[in-house]
Amino acid sequence: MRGSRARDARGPMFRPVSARPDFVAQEHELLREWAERKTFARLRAQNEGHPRWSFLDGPITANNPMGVHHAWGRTYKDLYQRFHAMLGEDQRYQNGFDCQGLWVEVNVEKALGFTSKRDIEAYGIAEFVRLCKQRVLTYAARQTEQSIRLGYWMDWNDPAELLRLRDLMDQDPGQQATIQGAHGPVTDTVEMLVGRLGMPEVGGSYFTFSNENNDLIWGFLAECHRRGWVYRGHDTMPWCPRCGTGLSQMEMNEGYADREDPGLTVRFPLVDRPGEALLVWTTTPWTLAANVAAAVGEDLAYARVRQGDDVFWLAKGTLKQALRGPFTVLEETTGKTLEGWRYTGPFDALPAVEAAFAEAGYEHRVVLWDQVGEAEGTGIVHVAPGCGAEDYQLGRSAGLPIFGPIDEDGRYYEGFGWLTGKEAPEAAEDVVSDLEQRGFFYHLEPYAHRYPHCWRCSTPLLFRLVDEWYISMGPVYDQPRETLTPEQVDASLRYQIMEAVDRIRWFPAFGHDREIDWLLNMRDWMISKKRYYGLALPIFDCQECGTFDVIGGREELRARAVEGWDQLEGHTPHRPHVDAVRIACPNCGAPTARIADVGNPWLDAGIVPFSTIHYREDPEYWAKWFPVDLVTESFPGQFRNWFYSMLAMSTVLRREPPFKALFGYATLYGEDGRPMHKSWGNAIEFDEAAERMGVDVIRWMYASARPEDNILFGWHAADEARRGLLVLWNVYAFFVTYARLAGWTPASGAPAVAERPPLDRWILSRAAGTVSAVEARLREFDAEGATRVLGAFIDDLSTWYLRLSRRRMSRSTGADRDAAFATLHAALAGLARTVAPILPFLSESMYGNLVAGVDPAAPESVHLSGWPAAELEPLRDEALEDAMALARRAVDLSRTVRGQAGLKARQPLARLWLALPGREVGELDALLELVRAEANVKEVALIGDESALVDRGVKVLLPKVGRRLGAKIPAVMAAAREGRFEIHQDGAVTLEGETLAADEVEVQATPRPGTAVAHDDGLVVVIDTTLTPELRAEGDARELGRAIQDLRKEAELDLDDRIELWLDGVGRELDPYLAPVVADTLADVVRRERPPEGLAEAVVRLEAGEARIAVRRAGA
RNA sequence: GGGGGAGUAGCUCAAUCGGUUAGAGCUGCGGGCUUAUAUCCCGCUGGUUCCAGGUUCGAGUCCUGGCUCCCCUACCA
Repeated sequence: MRGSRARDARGPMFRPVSARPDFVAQEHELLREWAERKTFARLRAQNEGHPRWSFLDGPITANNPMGVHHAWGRTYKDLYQRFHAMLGEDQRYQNGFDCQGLWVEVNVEKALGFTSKRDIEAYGIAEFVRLCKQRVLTYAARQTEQSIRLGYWMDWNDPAELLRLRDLMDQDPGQQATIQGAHGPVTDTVEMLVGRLGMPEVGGSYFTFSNENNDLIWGFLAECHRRGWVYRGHDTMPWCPRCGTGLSQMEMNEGYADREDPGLTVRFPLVDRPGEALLVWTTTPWTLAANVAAAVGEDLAYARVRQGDDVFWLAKGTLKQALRGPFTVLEETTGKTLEGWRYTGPFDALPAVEAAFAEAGYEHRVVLWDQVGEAEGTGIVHVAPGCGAEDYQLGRSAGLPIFGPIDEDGRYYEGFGWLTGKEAPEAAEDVVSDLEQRGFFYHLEPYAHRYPHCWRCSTPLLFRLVDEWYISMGPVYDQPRETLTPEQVDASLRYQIMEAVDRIRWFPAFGHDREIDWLLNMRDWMISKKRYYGLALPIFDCQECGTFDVIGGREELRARAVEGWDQLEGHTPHRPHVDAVRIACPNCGAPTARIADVGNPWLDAGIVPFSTIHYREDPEYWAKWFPVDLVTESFPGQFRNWFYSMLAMSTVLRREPPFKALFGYATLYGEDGRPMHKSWGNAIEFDEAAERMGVDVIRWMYASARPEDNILFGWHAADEARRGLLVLWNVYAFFVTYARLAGWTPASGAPAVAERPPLDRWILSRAAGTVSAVEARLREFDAEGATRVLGAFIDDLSTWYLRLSRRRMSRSTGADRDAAFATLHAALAGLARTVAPILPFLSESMYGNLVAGVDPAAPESVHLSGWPAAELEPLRDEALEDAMALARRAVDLSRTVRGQAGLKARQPLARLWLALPGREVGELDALLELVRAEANVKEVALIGDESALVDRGVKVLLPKVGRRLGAKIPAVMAAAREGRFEIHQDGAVTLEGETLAADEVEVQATPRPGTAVAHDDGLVVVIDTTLTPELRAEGDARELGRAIQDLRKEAELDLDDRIELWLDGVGRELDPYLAPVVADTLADVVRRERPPEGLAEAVVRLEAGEARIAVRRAGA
C-alpha cells in the first residue's frame, strides 16, 4: 500500500514491488492520488510567474468519443507540456474543443432521423442549434474523461458540470444557473454560461462556439472587408445536395472516390446543315437541360463522317473511340470552321431554357475553347455554364446565357417541364430514354472515373450555380518569390502569409514547403455555408441597393441595430436569434438583414490564437503568450485547414506568425496497415486500449514512433512496448527487493561517487548523459529520439550494470554493497525523472517509492521534482563511457570466440589475449579486471597487433585512392584480400607494385585461421582453448552452482532462505572450488550422500560425469 | 490530368562523395546465459537492391526508358 511506509530505526524503507506489475491498476490508483493531492494544481502554482512556455491546443471536434488516433497527438501535447513544466516554465494548459459546423449537424440530423434541410427547418432552427450544442457538451465531457485517463494534464472542466449544463439547457436554456468559475461562482442564463466557457472568469477548456470566439471572427471578417477582400462570388460550385451546402476548396480533397457514371453521346442537329449533327459526350446527362453551347478546339482537326443515313461532326482523333459501327469520312477541317454554327439543343422546348435564351437573344451555337481535347469523348464539349466551374468561366467570357437547373436539394427548378422536382443525378436514366425517343441519342456506356463526393456524407457532388462569400487571397505572381517587391507583397495576402510561414520552424521540415505550395495554389477562401449551426457570418446585404457591410463585433451590431436586437439580447450569436437583427444600409439606409449563411468551421479554429488568449479583453496577457511556442496536430489535411486558417487570420490581424514551431505527425492505421474500421476488425477503441494496454504503454508507443511515418497501432505493438518497459520495471523491482533485504536506504549512506568502482561511475555518467541527451531531443520536439536514448540507457542499466553488479547487492556487504545500492538508486531516480514526461505513471510510481517515500524533504511527485540535468551533470565522464564501450565489445567478442571453440561461458579459461585499438583507454586496469571476470578467464593479457597471435590485414581506403588507381583497383584489392603486401616502416604499404601512403590504408589485426580469434574495429580477442583438469573441475563447480540455484527457484524458496544441500556423485577434485558455491547458494549443511526421498532434486551433467543434487529449506 | 517522393531480407528500415563482402531491428530456427526479467547474448536461415538498358576500374547510389506504390494538387466534357 502506498502511504503505509515501513519504518524502522533507520527511517522509512521502500515498499515492496511486484515483479509482475499491474500497470493499469497502478494508473488508476495514481489518478486518484493526483486528484486527492491536487498535484497538477501544485505544479502550476510552483511554476507561476516563471518564464513562459506557450502551447496552443488545436481543438478536437467534440462530436464523438476520443479515438486512439487522438491519443497519439495528445501524448505529444502532454509530454512536451510536462517536459517544459519540469524545466520550471509557466504554462496555460488550455484544451480546446471544436464545436461548430457540419460535423455536429450531420450527427444530430442522424439522431433525429432527418434526411434534408427541410426537416431541420420544420423542426425549428433554435431547437436544432440547441441540440447541436448539447451534443458538443456531451462529447466534451466524454473526451475530458478520456484525456484525464491518458494522463493528460490540462485545466479540465469537471465533466459532470458540463453534463449538468447540457441537461439544464435541455430543460430551458433561459434559466439562471451558477457554476464554479476560476475565481468564484459565475451566474448567468444557461445559454450564456455555455457561451462563456473557457473565458478567464470561467476557466477550463475553450469551446469554439463561445461568444468570444464568434465575436473575434466577426472582427477578423470586418478587417478583411475594411481592406476590400470580402466579396460575393456568383459561381458554379461543388455542392452537396444532401447537406444543401457548397463545399470549399479545402473540403473537396477529402472526398474523391471512384465512381461509375453514364458516358452518354448525344447528337445536336445543326440548324443550317440539314441532316448533319454534332456528336457530344457527357458523363452528367442531367446537365443537358442546361446546355447552352458546344465547344470545339480552334486548331483541332474535325471530321464529317457518314454512318448509314446520318452525318456527324466530331474530332478526327476521337473517331475510333466515339463512333460505333462502320463509318466513312467525308470531309476534314479545323474547329475554326465550325465556330458559330447553330444547332438544336436537346431541351430547347423547356420554358426555363426558352426564357433564358430569349432574354439573352441567343441561340445554341458552337464556340471555340482552348481546353477542348481529344483524350475522351468526341472533341466537342457540351457546355452548361450553370453546371460546371469551367463552363461558367467560358460562359462569362463568351457572353453566353447562364442558368442553373437545380435547387439546393439537387432537384430541377420550376420551368424544366417533366424534369421539375426530379433529383438531378437520378434523372439520368429518364433523360436518356427521353433523348432516345426524341432522336437525340447516339450511344451510352458506363464510364468509370474519380469523382468528388461530400467528405461528410459521401453523396456525389453536383455543380450548382450559387452565391457564395469569399476572402480574396490576392494575385499569384508569375515570378520567383524573392524577386517580389514590397508593394507586390502588400497587395497579395497569400504572399504575406508566406512570409509568416518562413518565420516558423516546421517539424518535419517538409511542412514549410507544403504550406507554401498550398498558398501558391489555393484559390480564394470560400467562407460561407448554407447551413444552420455555426458562426453567423456578420455580412449584412442590402436588398435595396446591393451594398453589403460586415459587422466587426456584437457591440458594433448592438450600436447599429435598427430592429430585432431584442431578439438577440440574452442569446449567443447563433441562428436564428441573430437573424432577426436589422441594420441600416450604410449606402441607402434601408433596413438590412444578415445573409442566412453560416461560416466555414476553419474560421472557428483559426481564430483561437486570439480568442482563447484574450486578444481583445486583456491585450497585455495576450502579448505575453503570443506567438505561441508550439502547435502540434496530425498533418494530413491541416496544411490547408487549421494551419492555414491560423496563419491567414494572424497575418490579417497582426501580419506575424501565430506560432513559432509546428510539430506535425502522420496518420494512425490498424496493425494490418489499413485504416481502422470497425467492420474490418482492426479498430481499437481508446477506452479498451487504455484498460488493456495501459496508457503508459500507449504513450511509449506513440512517443517512440517516427512522427513523419504512419503508425500501425495494435495489440502486438503494445506487447512489444510493454516488454521494453518491463525491463525497466524489473531493474527497479530488483533494486527494491535487495535494498529491503539489506535494509539499505539513502539514509544508510554510501562512499562518495569518486570512491566508487568504475562500473558505478560509468552508469552514473550514462545517467547524466541520458538526461542531457533527452533534454536536447525534447527541446527539438524529437520524442522519438528521446525514447531511443532512454531505451539505450535502460538496456545498459539492465544488461550491463545490473548484471555485473547483482552480486554486490545480493551477496556483498559494507561499503562495496552500499556503493552499488546508492549508484543504482541514483540511476533509477534520475531515470524516473527523465522519463516522467513520457511515462507519467510508471515514473511516478518509481519515484514515489525510491525518493518521495523515503525522503520527507523531497518533492512528493516526480512531476514536481524538476528536470534533473543540472544535478546529474557533474557525474559525466565521457572518457570512461568510451572505455566501457570497448570493454563490453571485448566481452561480446569473447563469447563469439567461445561459441566458435565450443566452450561454455561457465567454463573458466586460463587466458584471454586482447589487442586494443590504438587510442588511449582510461582506467585500463579496472576495465581489464571487469573483462576478465565477465569473460570468465583467469588472466587477461594485452598484446599489440603485431603479435604472433594474429595476422595483419590491410584495408585499402578506396574513397581516398580509387580515383588515382583506376583500373588497377581489382588487382590491388585482390592482393589486400590475399595478404600479398609489404608494410613499410613509415606505415606505407605496397601491394601489386603500388605503394599507398599510411593514410591511404588501414592496417588491422585479422584472425589467423585455426585460432580462436574475433575482432571488431581494431579490437582483437584471442582465447586459450586449453582446458586443464583444474579448469574443468572449476567449471563443474560452477555448473553445480547454477543447478542448485535452479533447484532453489524450482522449490520456490525465498531469496534469503538458508538450505541443506545434498551432493551425490560429486568428485573430490571439485572440493577446492566448492566454497563459493556453498556460500552463494546459502547452504548451511552439505551432505555428500544420496538425498532422501521427497526433496527437490535434479541430475546435473558434469564434465566428470552425472551428479545428483537436492535441497531442503534449512530447519524444515 | 499536373507536381513531388519512394521501390533494398517475410515485415519495418539503414547503407557517407559511386568504393568492391548491401547492414540493423522484428519474425523464424538452433544454441547459450540467468534465483531481477516476460529480458538478454551468440549463431544460422533469409537478397535478381522493381524491370530493361547505359556511364564507370567499380552502380543500391548517377543517366535513359518502363512498371508499381505513396504524398500533394485537380470538377476538362
